[in-house]
Amino acid sequence: MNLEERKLEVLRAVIEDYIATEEPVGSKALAERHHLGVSPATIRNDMALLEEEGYIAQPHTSAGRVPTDKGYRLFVDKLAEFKPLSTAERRAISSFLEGAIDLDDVLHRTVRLLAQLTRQVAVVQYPSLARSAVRHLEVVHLAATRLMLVLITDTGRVEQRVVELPVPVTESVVADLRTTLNGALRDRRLTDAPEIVTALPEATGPELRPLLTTMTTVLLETLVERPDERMVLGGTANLTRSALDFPGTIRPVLEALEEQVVLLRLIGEVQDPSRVLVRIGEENPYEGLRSTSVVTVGYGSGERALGGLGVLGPTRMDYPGTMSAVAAVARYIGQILATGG
Amino acid sequence: MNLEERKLEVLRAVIEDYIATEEPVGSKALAERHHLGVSPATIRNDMALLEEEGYIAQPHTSAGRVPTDKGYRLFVDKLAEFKPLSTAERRAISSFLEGAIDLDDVLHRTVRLLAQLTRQVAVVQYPSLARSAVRHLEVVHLAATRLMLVLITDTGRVEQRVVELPVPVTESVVADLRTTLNGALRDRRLTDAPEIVTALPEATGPELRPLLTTMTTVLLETLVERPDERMVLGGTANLTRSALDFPGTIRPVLEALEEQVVLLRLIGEVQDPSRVLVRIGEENPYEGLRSTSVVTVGYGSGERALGGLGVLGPTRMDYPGTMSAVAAVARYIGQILATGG
DNA sequence: GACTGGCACTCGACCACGCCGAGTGCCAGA
DNA sequence: TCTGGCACTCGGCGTGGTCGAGTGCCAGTC
Repeated sequence: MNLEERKLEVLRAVIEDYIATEEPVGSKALAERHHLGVSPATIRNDMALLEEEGYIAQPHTSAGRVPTDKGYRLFVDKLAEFKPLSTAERRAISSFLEGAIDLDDVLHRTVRLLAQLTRQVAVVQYPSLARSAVRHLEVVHLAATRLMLVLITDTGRVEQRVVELPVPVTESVVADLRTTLNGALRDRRLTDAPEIVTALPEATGPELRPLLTTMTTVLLETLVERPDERMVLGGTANLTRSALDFPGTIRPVLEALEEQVVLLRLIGEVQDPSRVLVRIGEENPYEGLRSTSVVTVGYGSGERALGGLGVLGPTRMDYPGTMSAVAAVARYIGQILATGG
Repeated sequence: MNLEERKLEVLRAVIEDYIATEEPVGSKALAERHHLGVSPATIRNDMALLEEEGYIAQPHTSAGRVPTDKGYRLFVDKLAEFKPLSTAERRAISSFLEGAIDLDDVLHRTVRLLAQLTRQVAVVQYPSLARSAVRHLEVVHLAATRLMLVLITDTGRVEQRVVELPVPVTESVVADLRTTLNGALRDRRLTDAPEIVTALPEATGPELRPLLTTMTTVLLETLVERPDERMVLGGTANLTRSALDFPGTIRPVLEALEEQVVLLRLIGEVQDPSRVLVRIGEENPYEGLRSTSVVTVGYGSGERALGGLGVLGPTRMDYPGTMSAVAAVARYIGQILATGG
């Protein structure tokens, strides 16, 4: 084992011990606990080098070393092997998720499951409306000038919007509207709605035209104004597991968790079901999360990502375990959404 | 002012100072800050009596006094006058709540508003399904043997359930079902549904009967299985405002907040729009909330409570202010739900 | 040239000590 | 019944000293 290799081994050892003990780790402890085949003095030299390069740091002179964000980054990129889940964990996942009765239920179970598996805070985004297809569009005639548009997607999501009309409409017009909308949009993406509607044959009754346009506008507003705004959060209590994490307090973290927009941006930025994304400490764009790491992945059927999910915890977290748990859960719910619903 | 009266005044002063300073309060400070008209020595005697009776306590010898749960209780019952809201607060409430586009929006704004006004954790329950009336029932024909039942209540709540049927049905049967259900149940309470449906004239097609029963069963299941289970939570970060509160950690509190069932029981137990309910520390039925106080009230139009809302914070909280904020917000959203929707 | 053992040094954690002062309880006197 | 005075208690805080884990460096060895 040459110098470069051993340095990486030392870094791995430092990170593993630090995660396990929550305390700065010294050269002697490393030599004892890991069979690196060299003496503490040698390890000290390696650690000095690692420190120079910025992978580890000393909280104060004469203390052990602690990994830096840069160190974790290297660890995650180069060193972390995918840790296969135990069969117990696999069983937990499937038994936890089966028996869900609807989308809400699936997502709530998922978030609880993720929080439990990783012992971190878990976040699950609702399947994106924009990327879903329309399964059904219902128009409900609430009052003479008031309709409710109920949208059901192929992922089981149900959204409704109330629409106020300038002029009263009759039940038969509403029925027409319903048939036309459904016929045109069923199984199509919501984002394509405007095109599809404008392309409808002129045959469509002139009375219906403005109504159709209004409806389409409302649908799109729903997409644009609140872009994929829904999510479920769970496991907040896990933030308090170790008092040592979160240097100041957990206050800024709790505040960030209240800002759903922030979380959604974190989850939504890159969504690739085949790659787990890890943001470590300072890498986080959001101020309040500088002392946390965020592990996210997209879920969906096939390559199409329907939404994202992830967990959030102290930078000192079990990256391999967390990453594989997140990936596994995403895989499962991708399957569930594809088949059931 | 006789002894008994002054003792109460002293208790009030202790509580007010303790809430303001977060520190045990001594006799001298009391004499200075409040014009009780007697010397510290006299106050000391009164405090000794109050301590004997269990209204205040000393964290340790030679420290000031701190109110006990029993002391807060007396304060809330006897001493706390309703504190009228400032005009700024009133303005905040109305400007915060106007412009809400649907029920979800109203409730989310409400919870943020409450959290901000009281600087505590806020909880708002969705209007009870059981106590709402049906505005519309939509039956969506998803597939041959699969229907979706969409329920819209007069409070703007929309709930849906998927129903699997043993045998396929045609579109025209679904239309019949829709008309019949709507005709029978519109403007009626959901809890009355079974009676109403069984009382339908025999004229109803024999084909429809079993379907109607299935639907009613599903509706009731929704009520029974998840009794008023929905709520919105906000302001969790306020838990960390003062490190002194929450003797151990905030861990058990966060855990309790994750248990929606617990919160819903707290909010749901007594719901009277005209009476603010205060549970102080040990009075709380739930273990994890023994170091918190919960202030709840029902909201609704007129005397009928549609749901509840409230806040949760350290026992050391500004009871008069919190109580009036909670009451005011409940009044506002009662109005909004009655008129708009 | 790379590794090792030894050694002096640093610095936080921990503890004992003592002072300070806020707050108390009690008592005699108004 | 209230008040002023007084002795007493006890936690908070700053000081100083010890301990030990951990380091960096250096000379020696393979």
